Amino acid sequence: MTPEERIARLRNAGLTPTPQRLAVLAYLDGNHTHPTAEEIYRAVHARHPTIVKATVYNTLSALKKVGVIQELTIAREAARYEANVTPHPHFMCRVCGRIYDIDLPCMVRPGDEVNGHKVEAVHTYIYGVCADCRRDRIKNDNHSKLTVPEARDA
Amino acid sequence: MTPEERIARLRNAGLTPTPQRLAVLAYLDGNHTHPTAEEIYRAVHARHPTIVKATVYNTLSALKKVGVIQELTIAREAARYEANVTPHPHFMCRVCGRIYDIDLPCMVRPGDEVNGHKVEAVHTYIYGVCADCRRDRIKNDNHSKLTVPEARDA
DNA sequence: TTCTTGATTTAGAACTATTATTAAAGTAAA
DNA sequence: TTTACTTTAATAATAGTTCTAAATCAAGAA
Repeated sequence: MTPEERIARLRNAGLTPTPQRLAVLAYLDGNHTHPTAEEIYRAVHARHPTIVKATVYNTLSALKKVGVIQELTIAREAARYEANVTPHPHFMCRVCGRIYDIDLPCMVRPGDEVNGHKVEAVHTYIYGVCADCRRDRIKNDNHSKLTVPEARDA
Repeated sequence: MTPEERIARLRNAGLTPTPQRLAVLAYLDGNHTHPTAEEIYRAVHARHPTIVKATVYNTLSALKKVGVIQELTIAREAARYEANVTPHPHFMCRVCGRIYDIDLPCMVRPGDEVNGHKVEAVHTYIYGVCADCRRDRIKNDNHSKLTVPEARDA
């Protein structure tokens, strides 16, 4: 997405395209690491040294409100963000902590109705051990007694 | 579940059945309100005036670790708990904040594999407006200009 | 342009949920 | 009944996030 397109998107959403908001949006754009507010702050701060954490929080909540980004509550420690707003499940590895997008359809979709309740958003969080970490585990078992990183509670 | 059954369950799980743990478990038993640690603390404290919040947190994490209760991260403000550990979706109303159990099968189950990742737990959180609040809204629209409680961000 | 008004950012304090620390008390086995 | 271990209480500390107030900025009106 070009800077011009980003400006247009914010304008369309009724948000003034400030450098801070554009920087946050640019950082999330095409980023698949599902960063926390802290990580976004560090990255944006490197280029915009005057930006402050509260602005990042303000920006994230503004972008979320207009539907430009999505907030994940997959882990209790911190919220995570992504620019991909199409509903899709997420997988979190309890060994390495990485979060993966899962390419599977959700059984319920916004607009649907379940038990008489109107559905507006669906978040599916899957927890377990990712392919990488499973491979590493087997390797370590075969070749050495290297300790595997402490498992985190799901 | 009788007190004796609860004692047996904790013993089986390798936890000494202390009054504090039994009180927390008894409170969650058959409770469908998905209370927060704070709410659990208040309820248990009424009967066990010496109990302290840290003990409630310790107890909840112990019970969670042995699989007797389940922790929901459906809302960013606070974790919520329930004694029903069978995997099932949850619905949270953004008007009243209530959380409902949804009687629908999950598409992925513990033990399955998705994209090469090993699944250990699946949490599905559905956000929207619950049946009660939809009804109230219509009623208010028809009869008066009463304000509806402020919508909370999903 | 300059003025005005509201939106936005900054700076830092404050708050909330949670975890860590340590000492006291309780429990269970030898 | 000593010993080792577990659990609780009391409190301090931390992390993530929100709030407040002042400064700055953006955009339209005069």
